[in-house]
Amino acid sequence: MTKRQQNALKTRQKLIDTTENLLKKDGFNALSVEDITNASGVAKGTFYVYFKHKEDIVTEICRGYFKQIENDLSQMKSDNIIEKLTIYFDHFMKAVELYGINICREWIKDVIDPQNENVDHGKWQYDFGMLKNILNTAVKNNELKEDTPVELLTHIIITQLYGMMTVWCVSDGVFEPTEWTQKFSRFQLKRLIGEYLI
Amino acid sequence: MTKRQQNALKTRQKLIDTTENLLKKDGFNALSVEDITNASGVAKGTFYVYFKHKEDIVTEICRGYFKQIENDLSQMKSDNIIEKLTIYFDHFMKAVELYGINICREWIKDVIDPQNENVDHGKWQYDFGMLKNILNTAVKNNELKEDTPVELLTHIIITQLYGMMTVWCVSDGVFEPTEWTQKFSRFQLKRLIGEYLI
Amino acid sequence: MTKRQQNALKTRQKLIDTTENLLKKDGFNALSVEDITNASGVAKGTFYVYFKHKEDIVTEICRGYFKQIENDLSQMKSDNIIEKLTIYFDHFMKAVELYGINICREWIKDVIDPQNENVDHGKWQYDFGMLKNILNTAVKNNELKEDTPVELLTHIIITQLYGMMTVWCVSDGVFEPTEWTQKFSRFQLKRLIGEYLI
Amino acid sequence: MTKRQQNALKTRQKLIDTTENLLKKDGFNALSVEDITNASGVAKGTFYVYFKHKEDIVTEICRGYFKQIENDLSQMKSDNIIEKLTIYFDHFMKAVELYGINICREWIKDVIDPQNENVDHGKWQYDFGMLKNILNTAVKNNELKEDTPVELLTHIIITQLYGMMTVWCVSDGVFEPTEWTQKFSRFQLKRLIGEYLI
DNA sequence: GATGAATGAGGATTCATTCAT
DNA sequence: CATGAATGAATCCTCATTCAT
Repeated sequence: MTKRQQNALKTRQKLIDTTENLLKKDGFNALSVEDITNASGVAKGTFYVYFKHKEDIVTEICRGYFKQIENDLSQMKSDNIIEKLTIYFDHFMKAVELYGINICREWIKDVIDPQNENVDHGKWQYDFGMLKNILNTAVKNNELKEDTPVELLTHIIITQLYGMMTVWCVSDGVFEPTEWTQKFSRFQLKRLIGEYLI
Repeated sequence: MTKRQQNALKTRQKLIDTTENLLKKDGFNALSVEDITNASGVAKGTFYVYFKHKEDIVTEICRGYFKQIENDLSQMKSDNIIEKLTIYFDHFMKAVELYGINICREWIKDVIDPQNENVDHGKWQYDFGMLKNILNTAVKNNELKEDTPVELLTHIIITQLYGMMTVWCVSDGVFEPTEWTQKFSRFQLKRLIGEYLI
Repeated sequence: MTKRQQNALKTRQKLIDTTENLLKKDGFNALSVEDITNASGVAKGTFYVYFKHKEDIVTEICRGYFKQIENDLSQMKSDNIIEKLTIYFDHFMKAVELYGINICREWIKDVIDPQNENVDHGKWQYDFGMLKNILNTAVKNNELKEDTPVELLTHIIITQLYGMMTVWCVSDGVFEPTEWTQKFSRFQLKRLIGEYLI
Repeated sequence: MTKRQQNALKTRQKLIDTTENLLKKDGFNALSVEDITNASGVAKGTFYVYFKHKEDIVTEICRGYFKQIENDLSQMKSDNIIEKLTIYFDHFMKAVELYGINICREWIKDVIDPQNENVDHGKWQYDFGMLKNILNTAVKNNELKEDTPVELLTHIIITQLYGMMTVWCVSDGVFEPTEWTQKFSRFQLKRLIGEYLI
């Protein structure tokens, strides 16, 4: 990689980091391309060297948003389905909390918006698929009975996760995602799938 | 009421109805005051006779959004807690579905936004309180045990409701709110609170 | 006068009084017809029963502004020119102060504006004429020499008066009109015309 | 300076010059940003590249308004106080006349308005201070007696200057600033301060 | 005389995006 | 790659004024 390419990458990253910070601070409402470039110390036009549209950078940030979880989960080696799901929940919400409530807000707004073509609408299908996979694997591994309503459980759990994010935002931070997630995992998860445990 | 006042009310309602339709069709993104007044067949300024700010009409629409449920629920006479909750869920999501996915989107965006002072931020507390009340009443009526973790259950159920809306929007309508809500009520509700039933 | 006519006059006066108060409080910038009618407890349209244009009421108020002085001065019976001028100054600025700085501001803005056809542009000529008259009378009465440069003195004195108002507004009230007017009268008036005194 | 920067400056200046002309012609009343940009041959948005608010350009024009006098005066080398004041008056009013009556009107409106935060409210204090300085220096230089009422004289003279502007505007141009200023200087200045001359 | 709903011209401002340098 | 001047569509909102009731 030439020096020039390295610098370009650095500029790009600077834009992303800056945007992330601005999002954390003020949310998306008061975020203009000029804000980003000013805070990044580059010219307005530079933004468009790296991102065709303003939304693209938010998308990119949101994409990175769950990369970590995916990595974590793919390396998750537990053979206990309850534990696995607990870890999943925990990582998911920790990531959400880490990014802060404003980015969470943006993520929700982005993700529920059908007109936003730049956004990763597969996200929910991805989440859905991943969870379903965990449950299906558990069925295969004889941790869960054959007649486990995987689809339904997946729905309920995903819904709970998305709901926690929404409620967090709605409550303006009062509701603590990780706290309640843990309570949910500890007290209710077993009840939801207990009947199907082998 | 004089004829003039009636006409004024009609104009106001025309604006609301038109806005609701436009929201259902295109969402909020492509919604300008001019769109509304044009479609309503009134002058631009007329809008501001009835609403101080553009957002106010959306707020008003969203407010009316759950009025019906609240009414329904307040008249709910069942003495079976499971049934009560089932009805609650059912009415809640039916209302959501009735208004359509785009208004649901707006409602979520509105309700998660802390800067939007026009919005009824008490909504979630109201929902929370109402549900808690249902559960507490059940405890008092000896339907649920004394040690029922009312707070936790309330959280989980509210989260499920808000999550269903979010997931509906995210899935761009694929996920059917009422369908899945009914499944949830039928198959999982008993599990969540079964242990505490007397 | 019928009862109806009396009420009409009362309404009219209420509008004028209200406007004067609003002007004193906030100046003209934030003054709308609606403000006036709201504060007057009448409907918006009622304003236009009495005033064809919004400016008309300000004009009317400004007109009344100096009526009092004119009356006072016309009854001024002193035969000492210095004293006469002192009284003139004093009354002029007392009236200005009475109405308050915001109305003074409006008056200036109105009076310097050539496009404002509703305004009494004769005001300055009237002031000019009245002062000139005082001086000419003094010449006739052998208080002042025949070769007194009446035109010039009139100019200087009128300019001083208008300047005091302007400086009052510019200084945002720091400069006290009456205080400095009195100083001017006491210490400088004699010097300005002293040479021409007989 | 690069070519681009030069062009930018040219654009900025074009906006200022155009605005000045429009002000001279029609005053501020009929002045919209669109007027300015149309007459300047640039896009509407371009205005906001250089001025954050519409008023800013008027302010800037008004600021430049007296720069020249200040320069002139600061280089004034006379040691005769009467002459110095005469020059001061002369330059002041020549500048006023040069800019034209409409800009003078704008300047007055701006300068008497307390809510206009964009405006140089120090202007009058600056004028006041500068004149006081001239008089104080004269005292120090033994041109004026020690007991000269500097404050009072300053007030009267400043008031005369501001009054001349106001009267010019009020008279709609009939009153010629420089003509009368010169008369004032020639015939009355000596009388005002004559007593204190050494 | 009084009302107040309706009007609609008018104006300021924002900002994503382009492109010549 | 980087710049930043220029663009101009888009949009909210104000408010004096009219007029049917």
